[in-house]
Amino acid sequence: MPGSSQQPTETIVMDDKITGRRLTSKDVARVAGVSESAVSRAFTSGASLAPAKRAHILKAAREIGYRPNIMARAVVTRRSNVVGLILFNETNRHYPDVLLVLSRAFSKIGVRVMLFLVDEVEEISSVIDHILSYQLDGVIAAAPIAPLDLEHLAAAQVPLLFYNRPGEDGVASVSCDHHASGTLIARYVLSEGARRIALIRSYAEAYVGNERMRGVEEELIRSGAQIITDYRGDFNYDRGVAAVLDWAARGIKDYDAVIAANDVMAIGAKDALVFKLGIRVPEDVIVAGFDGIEASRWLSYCIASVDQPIEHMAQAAVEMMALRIENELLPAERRLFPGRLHTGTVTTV
Amino acid sequence: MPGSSQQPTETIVMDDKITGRRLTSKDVARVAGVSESAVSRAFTSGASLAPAKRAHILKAAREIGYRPNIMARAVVTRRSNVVGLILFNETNRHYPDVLLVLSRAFSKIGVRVMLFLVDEVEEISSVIDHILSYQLDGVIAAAPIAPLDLEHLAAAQVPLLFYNRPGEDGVASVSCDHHASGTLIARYVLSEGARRIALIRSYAEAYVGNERMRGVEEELIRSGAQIITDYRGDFNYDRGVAAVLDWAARGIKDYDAVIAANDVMAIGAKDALVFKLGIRVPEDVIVAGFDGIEASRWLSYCIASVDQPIEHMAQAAVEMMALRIENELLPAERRLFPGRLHTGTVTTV
DNA sequence: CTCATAAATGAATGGGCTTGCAAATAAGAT
DNA sequence: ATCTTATTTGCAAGCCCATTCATTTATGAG
Repeated sequence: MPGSSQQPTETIVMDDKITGRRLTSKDVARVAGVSESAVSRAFTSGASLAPAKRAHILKAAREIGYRPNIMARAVVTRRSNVVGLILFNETNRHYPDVLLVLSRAFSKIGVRVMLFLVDEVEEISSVIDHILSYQLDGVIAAAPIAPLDLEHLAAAQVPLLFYNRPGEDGVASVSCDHHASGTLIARYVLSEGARRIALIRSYAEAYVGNERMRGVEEELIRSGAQIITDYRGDFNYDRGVAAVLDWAARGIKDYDAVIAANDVMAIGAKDALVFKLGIRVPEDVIVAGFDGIEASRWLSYCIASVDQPIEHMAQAAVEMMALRIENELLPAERRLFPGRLHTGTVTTV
Repeated sequence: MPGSSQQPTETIVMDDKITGRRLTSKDVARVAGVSESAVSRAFTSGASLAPAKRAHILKAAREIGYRPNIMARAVVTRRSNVVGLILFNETNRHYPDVLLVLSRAFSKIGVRVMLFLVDEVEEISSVIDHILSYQLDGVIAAAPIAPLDLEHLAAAQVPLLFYNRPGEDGVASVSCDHHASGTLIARYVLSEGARRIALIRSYAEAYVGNERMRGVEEELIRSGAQIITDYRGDFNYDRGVAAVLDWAARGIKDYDAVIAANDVMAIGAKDALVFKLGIRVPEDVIVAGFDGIEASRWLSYCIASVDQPIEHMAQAAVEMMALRIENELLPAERRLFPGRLHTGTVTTV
């Protein structure tokens, strides 16, 4: 049993600590009286190592404060346990939530999230470049990726997963069914008796906004309701307000519902209706949005909205990503999650 | 000029691409007809390399789609250009913003942010452990760190920066002056004529909330105003509502101002006052909060609040962190930023 | 055109780790 | 007790890159 005469080396260890040199597996090996490989295996679950020896090594490691260098490990295993998350600055208040939920879900399987925020479409390419430099295990993109960059990712065999952006050819994705959500909200508005609808759209390139509005319009037309005006917003509160004021300035006031491409704009619209025009919501005009952000349920708003099942989506993203990291050539699966309507009517407590 | 006869090797390159083997600096060296060192230097700004040769190498690299492996680089340079961000789940809606702004600021100096979300205090220690395993260049913590973990970080020479959590011994920090913010909001409330104040606190361990309330209370007492009741919240909307309902249930209704430890609770309180009790805000009761979140300016709320200068703070965090990464033994600086009061009165447009 | 200096280059070493392989040990069968 | 098979283990090679050092090449002065 060659394990109980380690005291003498302790001094050396202390020395290491003081010099500040980074501890390596070699240090642990010396202290524990084993080979470097053994130390490595002690930290690799599933590696062939006698349980007793593993325990001994881990104890020694803990004592001197050693932790395996994940970067070095990543170099040889080609696996970093880090995924990149590209967020395209839609300013949409919904994405911070996505980020948090996603990060939490990944951390449960020991994967960390590295953040890539993008404000301009042009930056995306260079971000992809960076991502390829870090040997990330995968990328989740809530952003449009140029075909060339798709190729680059594919060439480097980095699994890509689109978030809320399905339909891109051959790429896996998890999304909310925004089109169906549009249908849902349209039906709700109709069921409340609205027939003359005003729309606050997103900017023209916003996939999510377009899908929603497509769903809304199709359903409205199908049922014979009229879209009497619309406005192009940018997902922000101010543009929700601006939409209503713009209509008012142009003398448009006979709508009985406003549907906005997201909650924040809907909230802006409601505020403008109530505080700028003195119109009652929902008595005179119904206001509805999308995302189901927290504020959509606040008493001041209580607007109808379609929740994105963000936890489920995140969970799916994690699972799909994990699978595709294991097996890089998995066929591109697309998972679509239905949104869930919540109406503002159940206000009273 | 040995640079124009590269065509023949092109085939080999294609081969590489197809086999899917990761491209290394050796591949580039072969294609460009130079040594590996030259390739390395081509990608290291400031390295001694003839400009023409560098251009040639970069071109070759681009052609075959090579990118330096940052992980490998990190293990030799001991610098990853990644910082960790520990967010303690205060559910405070303000933190997503912090995260985004911080990430954006760091990306400007080529540093990426790796996210560590923590829900329970007990997890923090294990997160620190992970952080030490990734060879992160530094850590920004918006979370309490146990003394032992502080030691671990110090031993590994990983610079630590507290965010909105100053006062910890010997650790650098950038914070908003929450105590002064409390004074500010108290003065505002007083200046509006309020004399009988109700407080919605945070939970007892929340540093930020405590500081704010300390500032508020001191100023109120100093001026002879009365704190007629208080309630312990958790930074969430529901608890803001609950506070007001609780007071009402206990017959407490003669307060003329509510000050909450953050905006979201203040918003909840205002909603409860208006929609549950039919009390007018701000005519009958003034409501004020902290953080200056977007919603605090929405027309439905227009509550007084103290903005955190989050961009400035983020910028400072980036600078301080960069400095401390360069020089690990820099004395622990603490930067305090004043909050800026914004009142709800300028509502009309 | 020669020599001294500066700049550019490659070979070799090293950073911290994993892993194939073969040797050594343990376990099980007879 | 002996042989077979299964586990453990250490050695050495390798992952991809940066950097020191000695050597080669370019540059400028005389």
